[in-house]
Amino acid sequence: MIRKRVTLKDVAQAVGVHVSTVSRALDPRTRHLITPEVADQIVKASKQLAYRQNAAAYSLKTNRSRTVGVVLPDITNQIFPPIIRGVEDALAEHNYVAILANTDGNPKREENISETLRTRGVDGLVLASVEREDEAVRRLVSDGIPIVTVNRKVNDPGVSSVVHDEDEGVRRILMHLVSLGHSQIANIAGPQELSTGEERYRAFEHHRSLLGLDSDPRLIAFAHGFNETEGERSVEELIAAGASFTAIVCSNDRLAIGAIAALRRHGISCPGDVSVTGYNDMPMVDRLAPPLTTIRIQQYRAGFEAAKLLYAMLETAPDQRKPEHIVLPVELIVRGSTQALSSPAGKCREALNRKREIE
Amino acid sequence: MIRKRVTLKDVAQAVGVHVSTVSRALDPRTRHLITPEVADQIVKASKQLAYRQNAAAYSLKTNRSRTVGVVLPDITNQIFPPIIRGVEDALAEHNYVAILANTDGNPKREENISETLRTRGVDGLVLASVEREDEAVRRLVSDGIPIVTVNRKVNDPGVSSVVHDEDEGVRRILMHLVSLGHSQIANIAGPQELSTGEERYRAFEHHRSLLGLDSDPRLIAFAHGFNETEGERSVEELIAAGASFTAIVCSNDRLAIGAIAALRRHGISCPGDVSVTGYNDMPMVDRLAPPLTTIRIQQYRAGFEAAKLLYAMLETAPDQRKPEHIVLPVELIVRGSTQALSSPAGKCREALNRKREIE
DNA sequence: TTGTAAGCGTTATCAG
DNA sequence: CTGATAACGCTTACAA
Repeated sequence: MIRKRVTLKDVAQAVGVHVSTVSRALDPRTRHLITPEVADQIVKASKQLAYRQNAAAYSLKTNRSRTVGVVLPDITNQIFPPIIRGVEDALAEHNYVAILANTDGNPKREENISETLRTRGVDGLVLASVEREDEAVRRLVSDGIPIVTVNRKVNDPGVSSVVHDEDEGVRRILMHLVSLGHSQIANIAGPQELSTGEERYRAFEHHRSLLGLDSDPRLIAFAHGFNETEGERSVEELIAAGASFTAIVCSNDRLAIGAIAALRRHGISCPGDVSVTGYNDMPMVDRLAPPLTTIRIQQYRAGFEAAKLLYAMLETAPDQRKPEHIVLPVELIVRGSTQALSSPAGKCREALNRKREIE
Repeated sequence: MIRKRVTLKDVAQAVGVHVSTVSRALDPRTRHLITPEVADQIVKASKQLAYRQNAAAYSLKTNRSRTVGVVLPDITNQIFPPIIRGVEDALAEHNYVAILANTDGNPKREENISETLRTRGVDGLVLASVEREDEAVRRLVSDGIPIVTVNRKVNDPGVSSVVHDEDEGVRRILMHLVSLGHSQIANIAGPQELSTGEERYRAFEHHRSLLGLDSDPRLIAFAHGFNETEGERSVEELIAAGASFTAIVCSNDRLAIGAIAALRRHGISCPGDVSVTGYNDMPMVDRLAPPLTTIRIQQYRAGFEAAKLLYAMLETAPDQRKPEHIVLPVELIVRGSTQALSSPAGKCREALNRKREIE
């Protein structure tokens, strides 16, 4: 038998006061209006009756749902769960909950999603799926919905964001490779519509020239997605281009995994012949063969900070909200996929060329 | 400028009818009560004004939130995201959304979670975090909340579930190992409070005796969690016990990964000296060294079916709800972590090749 | 076929 | 400090 939920009215009746008194006594922000003894009685009674506020009624009245939407490309992609976890943990502190939605990068799905979330009356949005120029975000912003992007950002600085220090990450990777004696370094860049792809590529170019490394357009391949297949394809492109290299900097781990597989198929070993680096430090990449040298980013913290930022916005009057941008530090994780260039730098190049002739 | 949301009243005014007419025209189930032309007009106007139902008002009135809670141990654990995805996709078809909550296996957190979900007025629950004897579930059931467990189940058959065919999975693994010539097969069993751990263990014992394999208690180790560390510890236990074995059946992939690492530390190679099998076919286990032989389970589908089941319950009057139990088929994935027992003869190897072709 | 009106459980305004 | 009352937007008997 499903007992009807207890309401303010029930508590009021039990204590012998009016509903509105109960409402005030139970809200920390208005409790001071009530005589302490009465308030205590009310609190006690509400506990005893197991009173729980009706979220729908609260929402209807206050026009706040204490719900935020979290939109991401695909929860199945390993880098997102920690973000979500961070978001939820931060929200939980304020009695907010999250509704998830996956876009799959599909615009039609994205349309549905905003529709659903709007109907649900989410108070704000955490977006992990944005492109640098994002029409959907523009619409949402112009509708006045509080937004924070996480992991990525849009070009418009008016939209708050929490991202990782891409420039520093790429710089550390290049420093690491250079310290191992590498100078012919290729780059598999990520999709340039995404801020991560673009910023990592830009950082690569920047620090490469700062370090005085070979600059050859044949050493750059652009992946059209952050996945293994594109990593493989990009290596093919690099090899076909014909410039020799002893290391490849990949814009994320999955590209690196694909790259290593493709190299192997060509009889080129990693790290023996070519060092390869990833980015993100996904789960399990420490157990691959070879374990991946990569940049560790703080996904959980990014999610947490993003939610904190969003909550702060929600607590601020719409007309005095200011965008904020947080950049989280990153860490270089050196593992087995990078190794020192075996003494004379030309030796490896020869090995590579030999391999190529054999095919 | 945040424009106030369009309500039924606005649409009614635009068309020149009463709110209730609009309400009826917009609900497929009552549309037939309205003159087609009027209905069309209303639909058109509502589209044009971008009317969206106020979820809070709907909930308050109908006492249905079109929201379900999804409770799991930790979204960061790789086997859960596909489940969630399945749940959300199935729910989306009916305009339901999911609220996620992570227990971390922590009872205090679990308490908070039920509290939050109850307050939110979820219509039902998908539970991926249950133990075989679960106090929390009992409470929820006795409160009359519709529940479906996924991936795991509780002992009480009154609670609906969607699980994988553990018995068949273990059977296939054992058949596979036997066909490779193994007869001394150890087992790293999972936590016995969880249905997965218990069923896989039971299946192992059952099929082992059916196949006439060595039965030695020293060939069994119980892990206290489904993780790599416990896999390592269990191998130590197995080795310390002193019975010799040529294969280890692990209750899931993470245990297997830990087991292989521990074996390696002892100078025992996999699959050269000992074959190891996993369970679940987590992402990336095909790229480990060695790639893991394992059982593939249908996590997405499990989530999808669980949500379908739950939705069906929600559409059924409380007094005529019947528990349902779905068991999904599994698949053996043979990779590099298992190999034919080399010692006696090449005979064994031939058998293996035949077998591989068959599968 | 459509309109009327009540009421879901809260919060907020205004008296007292 | 507390009570009465209205209103949030919607669904749904019931009336017309």
